Amino acid sequence: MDFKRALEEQLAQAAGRLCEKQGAAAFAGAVQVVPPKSREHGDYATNLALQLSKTLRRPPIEIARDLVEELKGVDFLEGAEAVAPGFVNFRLRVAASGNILRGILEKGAAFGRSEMGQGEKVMVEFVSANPTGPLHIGHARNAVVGDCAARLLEATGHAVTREYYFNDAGVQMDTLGRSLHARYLQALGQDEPLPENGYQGPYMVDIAQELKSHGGIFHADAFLHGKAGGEEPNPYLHAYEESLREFDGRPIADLDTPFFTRFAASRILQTIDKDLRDMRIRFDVWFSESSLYRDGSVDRALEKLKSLGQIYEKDGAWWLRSEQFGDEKDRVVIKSDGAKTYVTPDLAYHENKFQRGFHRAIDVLGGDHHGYVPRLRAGVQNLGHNADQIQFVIIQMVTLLKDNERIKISTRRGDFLPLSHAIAELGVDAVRFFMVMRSADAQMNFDWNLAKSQSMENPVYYVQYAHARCASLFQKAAEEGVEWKGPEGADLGRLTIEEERALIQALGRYPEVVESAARALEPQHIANYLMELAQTFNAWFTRGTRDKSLRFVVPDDPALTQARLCLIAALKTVLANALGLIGVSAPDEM
RNA sequence: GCGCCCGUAGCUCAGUUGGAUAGAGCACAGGAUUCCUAAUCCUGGGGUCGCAGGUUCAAUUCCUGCCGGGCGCGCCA
Repeated sequence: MDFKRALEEQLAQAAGRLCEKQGAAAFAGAVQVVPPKSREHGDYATNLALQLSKTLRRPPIEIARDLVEELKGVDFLEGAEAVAPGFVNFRLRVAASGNILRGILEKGAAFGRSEMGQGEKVMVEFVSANPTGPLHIGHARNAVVGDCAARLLEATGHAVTREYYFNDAGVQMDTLGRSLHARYLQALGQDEPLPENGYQGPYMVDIAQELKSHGGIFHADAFLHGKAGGEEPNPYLHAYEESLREFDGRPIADLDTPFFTRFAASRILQTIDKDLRDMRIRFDVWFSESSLYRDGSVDRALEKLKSLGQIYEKDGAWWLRSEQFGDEKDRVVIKSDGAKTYVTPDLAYHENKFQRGFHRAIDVLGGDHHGYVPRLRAGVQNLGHNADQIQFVIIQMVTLLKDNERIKISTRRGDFLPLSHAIAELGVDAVRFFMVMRSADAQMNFDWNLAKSQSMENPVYYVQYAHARCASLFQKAAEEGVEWKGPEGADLGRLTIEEERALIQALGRYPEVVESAARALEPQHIANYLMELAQTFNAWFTRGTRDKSLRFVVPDDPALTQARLCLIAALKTVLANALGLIGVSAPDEM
């Protein structure tokens, strides 16, 4: 039973009666019932009297008292109290809070999941870093927040697809190919300089070494089978690599930049895929920009815009009518020299998303691309879709602090901290939790030394520790010969003390936390909730050190032990569910 | 010049759709372990929630203007 909703209904009816009695207009607003910040104010509270005071033209505290009178007969309430300036605080009957625990234990891993999304098809496109180098700590934030947003949507009844969009053509990739070419010649002992703005990272030297091992002739089979096995191949990347077969058996000396570009991109994409898998992130689709040109998507999108009258010719170029949808000005899509601008394939890509049946497209973008949002939002509308079918999650910059130095991340200079290094040194759980605990739209500092040297103080361990403690309580109970019998016969009415009630109330709140986090696409709420829950639990746990009657396993009171074990089981379930929602493991011992 | 994001304790940051006394960690001072895991807990100091107006019964939260920091502005990608 959802007591919050039930209370809202009761209050709405009570408000109706009060308004009628006074001949006032019916209350039009929504009744708000919230768990108060302070536990002293009970399990739930409402501000209804404050809202009603205007229509009823009476002091809010009087109305609050009337509301208390109106709700006298509600069976699941232990008490209701009117307090200044006009809040009404409610306490649930103990039996009612017992029902919350039963509900959690019944649902288990499904507790907190909902059908809010009603199966809406949503695409979350994130990371989408071009394959010019391995992922670094800055990308990790995008990767984790994007993945957690996807997890939140999945948990709330959306049909989610994770997609990685990469640009494998254009100037950047050309530079990459020429950089590899230079490194290859250097590997052969030639004095070849890197091209201007070339990619200087050490990973390019490694890729050149691998190419050198082919002995002057490109062997497609050696290339395709030469990677570390274990995981099943990523079908999208595999297809991308297969395209290198066209160069099979050719002398590498005869090959030009396109070959080197594709070779480098293949290897780098493999690295990226591996790092993401290590981060527990798996993409459903890897989408190459160049495929949009090959399969005619770009031309079709332009045709559609033309037939809708959304592009026009001026000064020899074609312009998108984006200003009417809130963009700063109209944008060029075909330059006067006939080339497309960078927005063009992106329009085609988003059209493609909707063609594939997605109802909503979520783009997780780095803060340095935020200026791009208005034109993309406009472009989607130019293509005939609604503005609310595209949403953006903007990930602000991560500044890396290492040895008290701010490191400006640059893939081109090879001046960055690889994600793989962070995973190895700090662990996936810590990196994920750290990246998801802050609001994505504020810049953050990533203090490497702190994260490493004081990793034990990282909040992720605090939360995991709480989960491990729950597990160990069951072990302890077993050692003392207590067998937990589950919630059926348990007398949950024994859970009467304030700490127990507080914990139950916090647990019952979880589904709403998930829904609001999913709605806002803000996974940091889950991390904050976890820390609060762990704190509430740890504080109580320690009190058992002093006062044995506050322990969970109370040998001379089997009924109380059974009831408290139900509470612990529910807590463990919620901790595990919430940790799972942000992709962090829930260990049984630490 | 224009646009977007941020500004909360010494530091790093939380703060659900506006609500009651603004929170946590680190740092600082002190205390708790015959322990159901001390990777823990308790106590204390520390705040004009950038500034000024406005809306509201009520503003850290919404609106406007200013100040400070970051990012972005192209027929570049």
